[in-house]
Amino acid sequence: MPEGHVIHWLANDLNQAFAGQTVQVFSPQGRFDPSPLTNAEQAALFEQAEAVGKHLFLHFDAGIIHIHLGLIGKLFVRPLQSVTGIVRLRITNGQQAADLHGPQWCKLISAAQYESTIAAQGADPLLPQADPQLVLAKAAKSQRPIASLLMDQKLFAGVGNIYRAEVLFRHGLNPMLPGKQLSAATWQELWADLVVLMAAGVKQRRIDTVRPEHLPEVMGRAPREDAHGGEVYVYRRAGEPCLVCGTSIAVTKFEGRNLFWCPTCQH
DNA sequence: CTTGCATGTGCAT
DNA sequence: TGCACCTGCAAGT
Repeated sequence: MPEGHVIHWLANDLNQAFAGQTVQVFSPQGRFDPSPLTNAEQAALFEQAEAVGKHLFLHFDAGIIHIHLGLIGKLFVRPLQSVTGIVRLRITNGQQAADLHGPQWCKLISAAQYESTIAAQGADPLLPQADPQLVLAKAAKSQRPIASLLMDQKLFAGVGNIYRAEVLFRHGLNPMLPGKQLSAATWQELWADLVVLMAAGVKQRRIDTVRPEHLPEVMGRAPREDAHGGEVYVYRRAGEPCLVCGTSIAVTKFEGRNLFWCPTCQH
């Protein structure tokens, strides 16, 4: 579920539901202690939520909660209902509730920790103020494979395994090419495409890399709905025919993750 | 019922 | 490079 687009839409949802309101903050599961933020009634002033890359910050008047969903974490913002499953953190105003399940992290952080976490993030394609030039220049000098560079949160904040695979397919790039083998212009194009794809992901609340900015060769073919709430060219399509050329999509383990690509379209 | 796997990260070896 | 961790879901027994 959670690449950067999810974190950004969750921050939007949280702001829609709670920005500027006094809310109850507690842990039904008991594994998180929000008491430094709250009064005797478990209440706190929720100022705003902020997404940077895959990190989510909840700003309260009395402090900051830092959430990272990790691989399996989930956050639901929805009408208040009885607890279903194991809820690490609940924020509610009596009507809406945010329920956090299975996060990698949910912790209180200081202003200094917040600053250093932000500073460690690369350029986030979903932040309008992002300036990618430094990051792109670094990537364009690197010997590391582009598949590695795109997953590096210190460079491209919020990009995950799906967007990596899809953006490389859309640009016909072999994932193992060293970063320095791409031209500066190609890096700019990759960045621009990530901005388009990820913004579409926030808006549609799903990953769809086939419909936005169609490659001409794909027009007229039925996009495939994948099992993860999106439409994709290569992600998790190992062994299936490439939507463009029909070649069997390849998968390999790279840096501990599954990497999908079309051996014909990407070389 | 059990097992395996996942869109992520950080630590130990 | 491997593995532990957080949880839910699908597939297998």
